[in-house]
Amino acid sequence: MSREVALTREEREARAQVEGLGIDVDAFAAVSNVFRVANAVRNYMERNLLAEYRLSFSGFTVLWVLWVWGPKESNVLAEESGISKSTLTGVVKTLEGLGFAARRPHAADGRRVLVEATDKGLAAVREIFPRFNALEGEITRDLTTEEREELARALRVMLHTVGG
Amino acid sequence: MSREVALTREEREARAQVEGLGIDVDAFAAVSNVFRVANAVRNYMERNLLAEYRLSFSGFTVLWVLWVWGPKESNVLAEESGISKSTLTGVVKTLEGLGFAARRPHAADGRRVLVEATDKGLAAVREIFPRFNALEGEITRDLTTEEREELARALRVMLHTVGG
DNA sequence: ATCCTATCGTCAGGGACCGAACGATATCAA
DNA sequence: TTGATATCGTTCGGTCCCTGACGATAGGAT
Repeated sequence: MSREVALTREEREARAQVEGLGIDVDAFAAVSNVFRVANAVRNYMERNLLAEYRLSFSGFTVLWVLWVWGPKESNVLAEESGISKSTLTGVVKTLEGLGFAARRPHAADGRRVLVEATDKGLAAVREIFPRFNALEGEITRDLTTEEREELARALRVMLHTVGG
Repeated sequence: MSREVALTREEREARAQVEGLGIDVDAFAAVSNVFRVANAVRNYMERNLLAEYRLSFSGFTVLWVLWVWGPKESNVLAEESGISKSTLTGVVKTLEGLGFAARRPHAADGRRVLVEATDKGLAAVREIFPRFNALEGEITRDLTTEEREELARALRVMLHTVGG
């Protein structure tokens, strides 16, 4: 059923080297390819799209979350963006410098801070996201719709297992 | 054929928000789940295994490459490890501080530098890698062997497309 | 009213990460 | 031999990223 796809040189050589060590080759291939793809795609997006807006991948992610869900407490925003609270502090600072986001004190709780996208930030995401998605389409163009769904499903299972 | 797997809350809500924007939902789901899994697994590995050796994910990757292929020029080592030359300089410096790697000048070319793992570094990888692989098995335990192969294959296709 | 404890966002310190610029070395042409 | 050009690893400036510690605020119990 599954079409032939050549292993990358790295993968081929790596397998040869760790053979006979009682290694779970399937798990190894699956997981390490997740990292390879994530790395490659992240760099690709940053270089070919995000750099134009002086946005890092994380910066865009945070802005995207703000666009989709509206203003959020730092706490939640960090969780939703997949980074730590302290990292978010820095990222939001950068976003503020670019005029893409702003901080607002919580009305009732003096400890909390609300982060929101500015109009300029919203405009940027509206411009970037369709292009971002188009690149996602490009990147997966050699997979059928069913294969993409299967891929997403398998990743979802892993996410569930590892507790993401 | 494919078992039901619930979408994560994030994924469900995100879909609802970007509906009707002409978005390629399958590509979106596939790519963003790659990032989610990579992030979650990277953190998991660093916290539950690598921290014990004071190794970052990149530090371990570099050491692993050195273990599998032997001494390498900085140039090639960076490429093979998926990081830039300048990042490698820093990572190797850290590895040297831990006593896991060493620099050696190239015999014929004064510009080049060879990086190699020390005995201590080699011993560490031999200890870590089987545990690392065991965690990879854990993480993919709810996928069948065929599903793991399909996952690796799909990712390989993407890697080929994006030119990794 | 005053502790005790929980939770908030930030800062400090250290490492990872990149692109651009740099000094050193190599190579090839004239 | 000298000069132009290419390539090597490092440095620099800026951002990301984490853990751990911190001051501030909140809220419950006494």
